[in-house]
Amino acid sequence: MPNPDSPIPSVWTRPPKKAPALSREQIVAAAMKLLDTEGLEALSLRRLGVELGAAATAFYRHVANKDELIELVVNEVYGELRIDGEAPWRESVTVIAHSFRAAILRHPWFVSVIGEVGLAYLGPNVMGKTDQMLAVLERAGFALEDADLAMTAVLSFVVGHTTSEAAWLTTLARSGRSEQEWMDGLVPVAEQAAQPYPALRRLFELQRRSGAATREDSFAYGLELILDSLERRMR
Amino acid sequence: MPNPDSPIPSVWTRPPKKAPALSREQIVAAAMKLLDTEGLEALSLRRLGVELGAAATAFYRHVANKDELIELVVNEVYGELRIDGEAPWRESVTVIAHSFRAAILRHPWFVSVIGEVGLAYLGPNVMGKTDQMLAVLERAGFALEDADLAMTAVLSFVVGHTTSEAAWLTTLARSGRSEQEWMDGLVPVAEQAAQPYPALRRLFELQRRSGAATREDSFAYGLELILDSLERRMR
DNA sequence: CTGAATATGTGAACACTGTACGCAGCAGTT
DNA sequence: AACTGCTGCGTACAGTGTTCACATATTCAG
Repeated sequence: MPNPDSPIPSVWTRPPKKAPALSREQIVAAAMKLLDTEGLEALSLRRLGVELGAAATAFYRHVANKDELIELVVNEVYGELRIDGEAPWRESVTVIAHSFRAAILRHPWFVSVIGEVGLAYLGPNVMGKTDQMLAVLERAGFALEDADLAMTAVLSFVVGHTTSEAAWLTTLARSGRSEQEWMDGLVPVAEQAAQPYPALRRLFELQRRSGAATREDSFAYGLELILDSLERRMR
Repeated sequence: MPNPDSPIPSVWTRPPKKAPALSREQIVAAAMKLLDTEGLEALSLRRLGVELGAAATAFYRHVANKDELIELVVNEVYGELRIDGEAPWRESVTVIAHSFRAAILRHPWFVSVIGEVGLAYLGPNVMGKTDQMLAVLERAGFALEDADLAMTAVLSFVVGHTTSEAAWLTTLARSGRSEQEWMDGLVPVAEQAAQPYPALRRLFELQRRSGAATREDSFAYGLELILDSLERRMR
């Protein structure tokens, strides 16, 4: 907001407006930060405008619509996956899986958005990581179709498991209660229900005291179920 | 919009208002129908009001807010799961998994919502089915914690795999293109990309011609990977 | 150097959304 | 008959994504 009465407008060395002041990368970076710090429902174009000192409508010069913006941020998450193409295949896949899980937990909004975006949008990072993972499996001796099946199985499990984890963590955070408090409140829920849930009730009780298997253990367990079978089928 | 100048307000035989005219079950049923036929973004309280001949604000007498309404509909989906507690455990689990998949595909909006609801809301159907599934595994000889781990692994895979499927199907439907057209368009995408995706490119080509493994095959394959390992660990 | 063309940001406006609130009428009880 | 609680409605508010005409700034052609 330059004051039009200012006496020095033509003397002023022009501010560096060579760069268009708003770039696609800037926008997705700001969106990512906003999503990570305040969650999905905090991401509105007007809010993003405040964050970047621009009007809400300015983004339409750089991005088709909000959906495309989200696709771009999702693609950015895929960029965080680490793939070690040199290690033996089982180790490679394990690293990918854990790194995917970590990335999702770092960006919990991801799971609220994956159902809409899916794998239909093929951003460069999505395609790149997929390609590398296929390559790892092929080098291990899988035929291309089998590599596809194996990869799909692993990634499906990773996304499914981590979806539960992330959803649980966000609702836990929203509730304000501690994890122990929540578990304690769970047992009465299963008791007072109209129908009895005997097995579930015992599970709640078990988890409440003997400190439940951690979520990471559960993740590692399921992953090994899949990898064990894959390894056996290869030999 | 009753006209206040109308000469017959007190003569009017009162409409049958004995039954509260709006019940929780009615509301979730209408919401479910709307979701299934027109998708998630069509579900607004005002639209639901039109569907039920009521004002948008009427629902707040029966449901806390829109989020709770969605939780209720999600719980309804769980109600569609079929569990055969008598069959041998492997068959039982297979049936549950396929029935879960079918339910999600019948209600594709489910995957857009599961990331927010997660398993934090424990509706009666959610708890009921979980309990029955645990019981199946315990009866097969799993210790309770192991049954939990096994169930989590299976359900994670089911949700993850079906999430991809449903997301893919909805974007395909939205695009208007046929599946074959889409696959044909995929190969050039992998070719013209800045970086090359050799494995992915070959996979696209392979799927385009030799008619790709169906999604159900891929689902069954991954499921069997998990079940094979579970079976082996049991003996 | 001038003038036209193109790219970028803005403010107002539109059609929606979820939801809070107060009012009206009916149900059943006292 | 009066009171109390339940249910639905109309209004209103703050906020959303998006469109469009307009202003400016930059780039390029002659």
